[in-house]
Amino acid sequence: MRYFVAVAEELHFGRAAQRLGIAQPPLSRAISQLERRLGTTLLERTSRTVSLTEAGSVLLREGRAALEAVEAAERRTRRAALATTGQAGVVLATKAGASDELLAKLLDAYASEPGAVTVDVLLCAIGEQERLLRDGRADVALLHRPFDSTAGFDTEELCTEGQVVVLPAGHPLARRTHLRMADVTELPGLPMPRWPCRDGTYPDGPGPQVRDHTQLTQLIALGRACAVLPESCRAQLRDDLAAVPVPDAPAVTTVIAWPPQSRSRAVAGLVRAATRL
Amino acid sequence: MRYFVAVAEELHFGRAAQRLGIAQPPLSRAISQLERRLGTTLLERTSRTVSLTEAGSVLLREGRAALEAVEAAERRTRRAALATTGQAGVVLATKAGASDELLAKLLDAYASEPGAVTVDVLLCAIGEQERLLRDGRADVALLHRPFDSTAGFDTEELCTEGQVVVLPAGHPLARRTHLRMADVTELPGLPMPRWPCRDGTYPDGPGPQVRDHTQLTQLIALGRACAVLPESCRAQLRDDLAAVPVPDAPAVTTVIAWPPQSRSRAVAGLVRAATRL
DNA sequence: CGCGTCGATACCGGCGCGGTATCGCCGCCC
DNA sequence: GGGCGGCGATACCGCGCCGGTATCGACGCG
Repeated sequence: MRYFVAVAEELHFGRAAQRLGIAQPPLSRAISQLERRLGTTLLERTSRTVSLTEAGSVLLREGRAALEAVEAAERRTRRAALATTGQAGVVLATKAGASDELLAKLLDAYASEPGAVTVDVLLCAIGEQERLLRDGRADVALLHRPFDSTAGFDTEELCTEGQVVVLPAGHPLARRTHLRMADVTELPGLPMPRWPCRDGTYPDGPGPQVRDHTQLTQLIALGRACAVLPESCRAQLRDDLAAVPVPDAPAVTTVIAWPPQSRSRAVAGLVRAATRL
Repeated sequence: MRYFVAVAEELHFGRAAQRLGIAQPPLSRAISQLERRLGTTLLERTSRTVSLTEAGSVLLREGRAALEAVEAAERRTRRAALATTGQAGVVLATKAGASDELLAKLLDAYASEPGAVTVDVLLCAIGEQERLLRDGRADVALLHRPFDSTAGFDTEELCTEGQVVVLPAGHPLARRTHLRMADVTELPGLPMPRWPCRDGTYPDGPGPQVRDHTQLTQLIALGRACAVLPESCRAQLRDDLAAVPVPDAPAVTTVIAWPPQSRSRAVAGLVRAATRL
């Protein structure tokens, strides 16, 4: 399975073999065996190019999920072992620089519960939380719909908030009481930045590429970009930035999410504390 | 992993080995290897009894999920291969005898979409749909909250309905305009039946054991039980049965559910058709 | 106290995985 | 157009791991 995913991602037997740390011939054979076992061709190969069949792309998607599931199983077991010896607590993943006060309140509320264990907070780059949660490096995460996908997790809604546009403090529009999306998407000289896609590449477009909130606020302060963000970001706004409400931007819901199988005592406690906020 | 799950379920190396079709010594060795690889003891064994450690029960839960994920990957790939040759469509799982009219409308609506493929409907026993969906035998399912767990699936709500109590037509309470839960939970001679748990065993209690709606309606008609069911069951009620609304019973929501990774064209089409109903 | 049960250990054989060597195909470039 | 180079497939070999049988050690029970 690991072999197939590697080949399907590289679309090149040689490179895939290298990545897997094996030689190319065993890899060819393994793929043929897999194809024979499933009774289908998964890869269409000419001697110059390799491409996925329909069945192959299904297996790529499902196989990735399966691999993540076994990794998660191993990791969570290891951590459960540490937890019994008291050497580890529960890992919470959250976006760096988002939902700060909510997070603080949550940690406070949970810490005051009886039987609370230590919570290791993992600050993530954009879109990283889902993977951490899926592959067992994190036990629970704070996600923001509709930006993050909650597919495959159990979730509980925590709060919903409107969005604001963040501008350099001196910008002419910064004194307005509110703006519409149409006003801010095409600001001359202040393009919206581009966030990385799930595969790490950036979409085409005019804006600068950013990876986290620090980069973003810096760019805005420099007058090179603007951004539409959840209201709660105002609490941590530098004083050279200004925020103006954008009523017609989609509302952002912060949810607490956890993998459906792993409702441990610690995760259940965190969720309970979160819903009581 | 399969080996560990077998031992953890049997709590007996000999029986587990038999179930796996191998001898006992290789099984012992495999488990020890797994424990060494994870750096933890998973099973506490005296020479008379085997029991799970904390880490072991985590691995049992997560390992089952992982095994189901790889089974699902294989099955879905095989079916994707068949689908390209036009030999198979999409499989929809639903509870036998529930949501009949909704199902009919859904199938009609989807069939009239352009590019619709054939839908194989799989009528399931209680609680079976989740497993079918998880292990790849089904692509999409109709579930009923709060009875079925939607953990780990993407869902879309279709409709919510109240519940009614189903009684023999001649029963004194059958003429009432409504009843409360308190009125029907302890009816003399008409106990609520017992449904199987996820592991196939039945909880202790007074009522008869039932596995599907046919058994249930037969028992009610015989005057040996009563049941609280969603309103929509009235449409298919035999005329020797009567239904009385129970306003304080929890509302039942019918949802369409699918595995988060597998948003194929066909599944997406069904979901779209469902939400338009 | 001996017997039966159960998991662990010891040892052996065969299959499968991974390695090297080589072939066949085909696009590219001189 | 022909030689070259890159790439996947095939052939063949050796070793490690898995699964088997035989046996041991622990322990509950009559």
